[in-house]
Formats: sequence, structure tokens, C-alpha cells
Amino acid sequence: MPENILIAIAWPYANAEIHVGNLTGSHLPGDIVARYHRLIGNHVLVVSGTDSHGTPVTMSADKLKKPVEEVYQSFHATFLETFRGYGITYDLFTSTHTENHFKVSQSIFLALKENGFLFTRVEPQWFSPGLGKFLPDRYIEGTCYLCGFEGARSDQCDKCGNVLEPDKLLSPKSKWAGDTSTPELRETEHFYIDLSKLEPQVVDFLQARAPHMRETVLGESLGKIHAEGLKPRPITRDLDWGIPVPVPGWEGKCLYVWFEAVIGYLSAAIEWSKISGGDWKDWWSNPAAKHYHFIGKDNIFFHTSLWPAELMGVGAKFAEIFSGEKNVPLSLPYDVPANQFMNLEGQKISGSRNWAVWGRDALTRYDADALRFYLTINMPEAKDSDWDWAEFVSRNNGDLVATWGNLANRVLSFSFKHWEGHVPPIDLANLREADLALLATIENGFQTVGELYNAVKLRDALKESLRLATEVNRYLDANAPWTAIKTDRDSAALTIYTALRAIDSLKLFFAPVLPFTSARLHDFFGYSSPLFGEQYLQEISDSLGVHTGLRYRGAEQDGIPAFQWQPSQLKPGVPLNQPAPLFKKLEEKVIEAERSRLGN
RNA sequence: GGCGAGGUAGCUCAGCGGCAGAGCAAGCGGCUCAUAAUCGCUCGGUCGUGGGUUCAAAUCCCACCCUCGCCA
Repeated sequence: MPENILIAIAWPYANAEIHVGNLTGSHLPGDIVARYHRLIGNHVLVVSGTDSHGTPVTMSADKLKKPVEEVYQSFHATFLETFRGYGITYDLFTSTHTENHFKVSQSIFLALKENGFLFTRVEPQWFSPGLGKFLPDRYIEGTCYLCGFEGARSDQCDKCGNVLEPDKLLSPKSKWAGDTSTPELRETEHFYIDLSKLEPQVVDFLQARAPHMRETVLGESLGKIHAEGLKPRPITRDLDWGIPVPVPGWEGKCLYVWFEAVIGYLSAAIEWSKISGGDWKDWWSNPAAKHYHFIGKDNIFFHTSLWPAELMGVGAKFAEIFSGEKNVPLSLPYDVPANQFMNLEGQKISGSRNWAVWGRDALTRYDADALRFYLTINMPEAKDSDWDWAEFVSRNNGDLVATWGNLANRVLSFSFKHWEGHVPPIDLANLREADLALLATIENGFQTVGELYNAVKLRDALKESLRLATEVNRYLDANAPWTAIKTDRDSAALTIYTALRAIDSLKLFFAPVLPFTSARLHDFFGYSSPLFGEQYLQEISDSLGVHTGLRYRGAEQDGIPAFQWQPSQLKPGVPLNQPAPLFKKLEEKVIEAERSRLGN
């Protein structure tokens, strides 16, 4: 019985390009899990999009002297290119700046309001007379009235550590580019979501999922709730670039970005159903559907506590408001397999210092699968990891090229050469004990590797796959078909057939991580049914303009069923296609070349 | 400051109450089908620091130090 799996991936913010830390943190693990579930026959929906709103985007636009729409669109375009290049198979990668997302977000807001989870509060907020608008606290700096430190934030001094009263901050200054006016505190009114009412439900929700959630994720959520409880949080801001608060008299205010962007997981599914003919409710109002949220550690609390609380507070009211449908409650996350961070050559990744390996740029020099391999074998699942160029080269050459790529190439080439482009035409009844033992060992991987992918232990899944590839290398060493071919061709045929069949199965274990080369290997074996589908771009128009979505067309299209996650049934004697090496060996000199690019 | 995670071999990490493990790197040997790839053997650790519990602690408890994230 196929399951419905929603893969919800963090929405990249429209003010910086995607780097390897973003990829390994959320997009790549999401894609690997999605590809695995598609291979085992589950119905998968992968959604994300560009987080387009908020003050930082407005500020970038100001600096670049460009319309804010143009700024978000230009980053959106780089995201599409990056994800296409890395094969991140989104069923829909959209944007928060769409008519659909506006309507969904406003409906969520109104549902919370009608269900009694919102209240308003008047509070002082920094206002720039020069810009004529309110500024977020992080754009205000001043002198600490306790220790005299000049770089103090309005609510706390980083130097002396004291909590400050904003109205006592000395000589407050705006950090907004070009704003020389003196900020002042003005009263403003905002909506708050009363999360405290939902705290017991959130705790129950987390405890029910504790058995399959990561330590890092549970600790961050339950630990925080236990220590501080869930407090009311503001969900509106004085912003001019965002989603208007759908309440009369609240013109000029927008939904706070943290509140609105997470709603994208729902709105993107709804947008997907509109353009593809599917039904979003199969994923979003289906108790059997599983939601996975792929995010970085900085976002854990939002996804394990605030977002579920929002959904609980909304209940079935959302669909009533949005589409008039009754009894359509919303599903809660099943797992939030958040990753830690990836550093670079021992230092934190920093876009502004160019201490980064940029996703698009790396693709101009390395193959997507080589990058995916290193990002997976080094994925920060349990703790921060480090991208090290020397290690990238040694992992590529030592594991990817030598253990796996060379195995496939040595056996395929040998078969192609000695059996004139065919799989050796053996009689399956003649397979020896050692041959059957190897196949049993490899095929056991459908269980073990599958469980690791299912549990989102992707490093382990890849390591186990490599270990199994080594088993085939050992088997070859023990049976030495290159010696046997000279004296006992039948024996060599049995060995090569067995190894080919093992490789044909191994191909599937590697496929979620290495989709491009696994598909190529699949082709060497001469299969006609594809392993994976295709990515494509689609323009979508609405009242806010045109946005381009990244889409995915499944492998099962055109009446041909997708190739499945099951042991190879390779037929003796079938023709092979001309094999070639799957991966490129890298020269040592790239290490220095890459390091010299950093920080410039 | 509060909460959380991490600190184990030169490097990357697993183990999380019962004789300290894997891969890479290093050294030695086998093989020659393969992108000089592969297979075997060897070398290598006061498990962040200091206490405590236990017949037994990398593992449990307490304190502290360092790194990262969230919150204030």
C-alpha cells in the first residue's frame, strides 16, 4: 500500500545565493529521501519556494536601487538554476509572492483569529523619520547607557551583557543604508498568536514523535518549552513588502515573515494541485500522510513548535474560510530531520566575506553527483561538519571513483570485451555457492539500506552502500575472472554475471544520492524503463504577475512504469550498451586552486 | 544569562553500562580486469577537564572548559 509522503524543504530567503551549506542542510537530504520514496513506490510531493518578503529584501533593493520585485525575482532565478543543476526534484518550487500564497496565508490568519488564538497589543517600535517607516530592532544601534559601548542593540548590550530598556538607549542610529535621521520610538499595534493556549498539545505532539525524531531536534524543542513555555508571539509587522493583514483598518501592516513563510508548505501544495490536477488534501488532510520538514538547525523551534501550534490552532477552519469546505483538518508534521551546519575549511560559511562554496559556481567545475556524494557522506546530521577541499578530492578519488565507479567500470568493461557487448549467457542453475552468497549479501541491502533511507540516516545509507560495493570488489578478488577467462571461461562467466547482477542492484542503493550516474549506469545495462523522471520549468501567471516554478515529471509517465526498488533480475545474455567511467578523478592541484578562491 | 547539541586514533566519524571501533591517511604484502583502480595485513587513542555512582563508565550523575544554534 503506497504511502503519501510530503517532503517540505526550507524556503531559501531571497537575499543571497545558495551555497553548499544550504544544499547539504535541507535541499539535498529532502531530495534524497524523496527519490528513495519514489523508488519504493510511494506517492511523493516535494515543495518549497523562494521566501520573498521582509525587510532584508527591501533593503537590498534600496542598496541596488532596483524595484524590490526585481531583486526577489533575480534570486529566485538563481535558485531554480541551482536546484535544476543539482537535481533537487521539486514537484513545485514556487515563491511566497503569489496570489495563491497570499490567499492561503490570509486564510490561516483569519482561521486563527476566528478560533480565538489572536489578540492585539500596542507597543513601542523604532521609527525612522527619514524613511518614514518603522524599522526592525536589528537595524537600530546605539550607545549603551550602562557601559558606554557604542555598538549596543536597542534591547541588549553585547559588551556588558545587560538587558537594556530601549527608550534609554543613547544616540540611537539607523543602520539602514543612507538613513541619517535619528530613529525614535513610536507606538504601534500588532497581532499576537497566543501560543500558551496550545502548549500542552504541542508537548503531546512532540512526545508522540519522540521515538523517531533526532536528539538535536527534540532537545531544542521540548527543552525550550520545558524551560520557558510557549509565549505569545507577534505575527504582524509594519512592513511595506509582504502580505497585507486581512483586517479592515490594518492597511500598511503585513504578516510577519516567520509566520507567513512556513505557510508556504501548505500553499505550495495547493498551488501544485491547481496546476497539476492532483488533490492537496491527499497530503494535507490525510491522517496516513507523512510530512517531513528538511531544515537547518537555526529553524528547529519554528518547525517543531510554532508551526505545529499554528496548524493546531487553525484546525478545520482554514478550509472553511479558504474554499468553503467543511471537515478538512490539517495534518501535523511527522518528522523534522533538521541538520546542523556545514563549515568551510574550519570557518563558518559567510556569504559577505565570500567564505563559501557557491552552488551554481561549483557546478561549473564539478559534476552534480560528485558534489552530492561529498555533501552526503559529510552531511551534518548529528553535529556540524566541515567542507574541506582536500577531503573533497580524496573522497571523490578514493570512494566515489575507486570503490564504486571503478567497480562498475571494471566489470562492465570486462563483460563487454569478453562477451561481445553482452551479459555472459550463463545458466542460472549453475550459480555456485559463493555466487549465491554474494547476491544474498547484496540483496540484503534492500532491507538495510532501505531502512536507513527511511529513517533519514543518509550518511549511513551511503556508507552501507559503499561497504556493499567493497563486498563485490572482494568477491572479484577471490574469484579472479581475469585469470579464469584464460583457462575456464564458464567459471569466469559465472563470476562476471554475478558481479554484474550485484552492481545492477547496488545501482539502486546509490540512486537517491547519485541520481545522474545511477541513471547512466541503468542505461549501460540496457533498460528501457527510466529510473527517474525529469525536471522542467513552468511559468505561472496570477494577479501579482508571472513567476516561474521548478517542476518534476515522474518516471512513470507515458504509460511506462517507473523502475522499482527491488533485487536485480538481470537476464543472462542480454546486450549491454558501451560502458564508460561514471566519475572523474580529480587532480590534487584543484585543492589549492579552490582554497585560493575563498575570502576574495 | 536560559535552553539544546557537539567535544573519541593524524583526519572524518560510529559506539552511549561489560575486553576502545570503522573509513581515510601512513607502513608492508597480493593481484593486474579496471580511471595506478582493487584485495589482505600492520601501525595508530589517558574517549574535553575534574570529581562521583558502580563489581565494571567513552557510556550514568555533578561541576567546569571549548565550539555551534535558538531564545532573552
